[in-house]
Amino acid sequence: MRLATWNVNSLRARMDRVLEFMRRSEVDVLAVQETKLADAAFPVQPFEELGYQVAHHGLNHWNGVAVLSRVGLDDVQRGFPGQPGYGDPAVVEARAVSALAGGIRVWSLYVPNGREQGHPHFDYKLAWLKALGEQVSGQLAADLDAALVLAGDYNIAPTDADVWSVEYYADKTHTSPPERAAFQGLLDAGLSDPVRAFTRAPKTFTYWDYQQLRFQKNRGMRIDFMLCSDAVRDRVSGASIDRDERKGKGASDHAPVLLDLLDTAPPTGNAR
DNA sequence: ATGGTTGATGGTCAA
Repeated sequence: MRLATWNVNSLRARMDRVLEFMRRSEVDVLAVQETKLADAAFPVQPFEELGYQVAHHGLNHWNGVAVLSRVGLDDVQRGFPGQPGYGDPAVVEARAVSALAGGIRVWSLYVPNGREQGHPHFDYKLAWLKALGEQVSGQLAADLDAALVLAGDYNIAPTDADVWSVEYYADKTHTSPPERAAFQGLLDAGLSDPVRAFTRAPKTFTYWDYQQLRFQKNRGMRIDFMLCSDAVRDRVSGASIDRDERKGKGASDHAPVLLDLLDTAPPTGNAR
């Protein structure tokens, strides 16, 4: 089974690219972020014609997340318990949706950007991640064998190797100690990032700003992840970042991240 | 070239 995550930065603007990606990439489950669509505006039919079921969560032209699956799509959850809101009055934004697909609970997550250190949005980002971590901890405490994938745009570069310039980001967001601690909190909750082992080359990124020829200069960040519970991690056979999708006219500023799973965990070495 | 990209929008804000 092949899973992928992709911040498309407007599905409407990216429709041709996304459909072409799905036609050629053999992806069974795709987690999409930043559709920038309300549910009523989501173009369900073109995906259904390719054999995918759609679970979309969008309230307006900001955020918007979806899970697309051709291996079943059940028990859709919009948002997660305890998910913080933002603004006055606080609104719970469309940043999390999940479904059971192919026996795995797959989340599509769009973590708040944070904007600037000290900005209210930054505190919102940390609170959002804390609440997410508590949910994961609770689920894995209840079922150590739960098959979970938390795919999405985390808007955090967990290590210095995940940014093109440590100095450039020193006073910005995405690399600060509290953000990295929040990301580590998810790992401490029982998740792991199996993609990294397959994408070890230096300066491997998933996002490049549109400005300043950042992609052409490979000045990017690794901020998109597919965090997995142990039950899923034990089935991983490969992973990759589809850098080609960042090329050319009409590209998203993020590239898709792909993860391949064996049908069942290998028989040796994983007994609990 | 007083700029820088893109997208949703219809003035600017967000990323």
